[in-house]
Amino acid sequence: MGRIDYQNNLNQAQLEAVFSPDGPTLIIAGAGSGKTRTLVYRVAWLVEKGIPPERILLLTFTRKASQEMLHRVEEMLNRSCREVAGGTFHSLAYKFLRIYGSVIGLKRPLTVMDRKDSEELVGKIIKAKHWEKEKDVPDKREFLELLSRFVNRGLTFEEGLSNSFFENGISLSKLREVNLGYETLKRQHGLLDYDDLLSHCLHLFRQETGIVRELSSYYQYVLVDEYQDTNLLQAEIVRHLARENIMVVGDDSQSIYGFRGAHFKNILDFPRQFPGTRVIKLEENFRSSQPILNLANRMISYSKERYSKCLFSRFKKGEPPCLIELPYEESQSQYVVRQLQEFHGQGIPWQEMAVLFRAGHHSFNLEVFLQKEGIPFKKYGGRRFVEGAHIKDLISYLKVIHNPRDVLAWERILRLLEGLGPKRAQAIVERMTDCPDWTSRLECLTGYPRLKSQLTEFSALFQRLVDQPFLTPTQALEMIWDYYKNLLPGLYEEPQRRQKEIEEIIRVSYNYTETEDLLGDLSLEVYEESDGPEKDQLVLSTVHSAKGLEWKIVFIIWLTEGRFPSSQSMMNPEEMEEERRLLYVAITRAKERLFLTYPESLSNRGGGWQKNDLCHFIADIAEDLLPKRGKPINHSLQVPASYCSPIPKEDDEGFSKGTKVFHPLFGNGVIQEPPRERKVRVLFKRYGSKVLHLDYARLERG
DNA sequence: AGCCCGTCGGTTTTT
DNA sequence: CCGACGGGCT
Repeated sequence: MGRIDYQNNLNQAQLEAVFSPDGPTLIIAGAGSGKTRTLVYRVAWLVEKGIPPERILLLTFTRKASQEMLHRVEEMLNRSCREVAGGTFHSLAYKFLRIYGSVIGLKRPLTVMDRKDSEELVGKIIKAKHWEKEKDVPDKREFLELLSRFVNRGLTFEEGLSNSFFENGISLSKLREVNLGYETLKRQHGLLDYDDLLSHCLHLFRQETGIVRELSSYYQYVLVDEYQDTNLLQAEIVRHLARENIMVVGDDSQSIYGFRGAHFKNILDFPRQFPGTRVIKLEENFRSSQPILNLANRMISYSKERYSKCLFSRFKKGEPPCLIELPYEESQSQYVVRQLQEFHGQGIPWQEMAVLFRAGHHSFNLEVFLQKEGIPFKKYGGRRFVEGAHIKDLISYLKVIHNPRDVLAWERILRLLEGLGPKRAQAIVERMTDCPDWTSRLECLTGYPRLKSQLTEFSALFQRLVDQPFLTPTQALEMIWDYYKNLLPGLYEEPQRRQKEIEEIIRVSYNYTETEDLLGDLSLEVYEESDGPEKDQLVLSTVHSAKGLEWKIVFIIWLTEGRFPSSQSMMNPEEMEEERRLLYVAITRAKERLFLTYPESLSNRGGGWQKNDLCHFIADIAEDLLPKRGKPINHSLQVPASYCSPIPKEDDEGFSKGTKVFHPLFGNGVIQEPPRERKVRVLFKRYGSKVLHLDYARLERG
């Protein structure tokens, strides 16, 4: 065999994985242990062995990840492997549903809704029932969260309901009605939410054993990356698709998608579901220096349910990570910027450095500072650009052509016409549902005097789009853009930025011949503005989006109780454990230098200041691993007069037992015990009982 | 009644 | 930075 030098590029454990004989294999791969490398060589080896690439299925977390892997395989083999089947569970499920969906009663065309679309749909149901203000009905976000929890744990709605506790008098019957409405609307209009992709695919597999047999004999090898983040549904999909040649790779310490039904126990259950599983552990870390790993190991060792594993590094020496306390958010931003500039001055490219944080909005302040200093950066996580209002507008025209039953898309584009708001748009769409053709659909728009002048252009657009039966997605988008560009400036701010993004979408569309493929990928794959190829940019990222990536120098900001770990997790020990793993993921992204920062004070909405506590995962760690550096050298931030630290309150006035209060982090609560030594006990609706210091925690009467 | 526009408040994490 | 909300307008 081989043009490929396996022996010199892989260590013993990796070789064992790559050459693993047929049959189920579980690879427990610690952070930075070369798991991607191992998968790449495995695929290369399979292809070299003569397996047709299209019969290898590679399930990854993002399509980007799978494309990167395949690119490396291609370089090694010097041949194209583009035919390797791959992508995410959701995109694969969508593909199967498009082919076989009719078997389980799904009528094509099918449209995938993003989170916002789903919310809008649920919102319509709640509004139609006039339940917006009802106390016993959860709002659309809460409802969808609940539903998603059920689905991703493999429960029916009823099973989910009976397994949940509802404290504050939620009406189960109303909940059922909302769910019924949601299901009905989705079915009527050919709409699927993210969870439907998985659950319907599973439904198909359970029911149609013939199809499963066909598929599973087609895919000779199935490989799954990041297996610790799959949930029960995804695991079952894998079980249907894979005969025995299945290899899954994962790390229980990096399981960070519990909110999506993933549980790190799934990975430990794998050997039970596939008897005869070979287990291979990759523990040698090729990424980080030993001091950074020491911190990661120590931090995760406090984990309650740990699957024993201890990373050791090839690189014994290195700078220890540092912890830096700063007075305010602004000083934190300034500190990070200064350090970045310093390293960049030493010749480190921007793209070798990253700033990580728990939630998308935690970097807003830093972004302002970076902009001011002219440091180029690219942000991952947080709002995606396909979610921008202008992109959604543009895509909605395409959606309507593709699926005229798509009420959401129809209403969206109708609302762009002057004189049409939610009410009239909905009425028009309702009349349109029974229309057999485009002429009659457009006729539903007559009878609104204010539309007169706009209608000619609007109708003309659809005439053009519909008349030519074989438009490519790009041609269609260009016609739409030709129409929409007249509206854009009047709709939103920064039209020139939005125009650039629209042009980006049109560029993306060149790669597609089928509208359905384009629409599917736009909602199922991560697209980012590619502002110029290979640009040297600093990376800002949520920890979730940083998974699998690495940088020479990493900053983790906002390490305060309430931000990281998130205050949302404080009530639930399991979620708190996940926050710890999340921090573990963040720390193990760093190769050479790691900086942990947090601002000591946080402004709150009363205009005062509140003291932040250091993230307790870090506070628990001994100083020899983590020298705490004092205030940063030479920080010359101009501090406004109001920055003078905590303003003591004059008295305990108003905070007697039973008083309703508001806290910027914990929300609404009630005083349980009146203040003693300036400390007060408060029972919060969402976070339970907490003791707060009146001088720091700016409680307000609520 | 329904639409438009300005203001204010509040944000986990992802497919 | 988006979405909910309220006041004035058609």
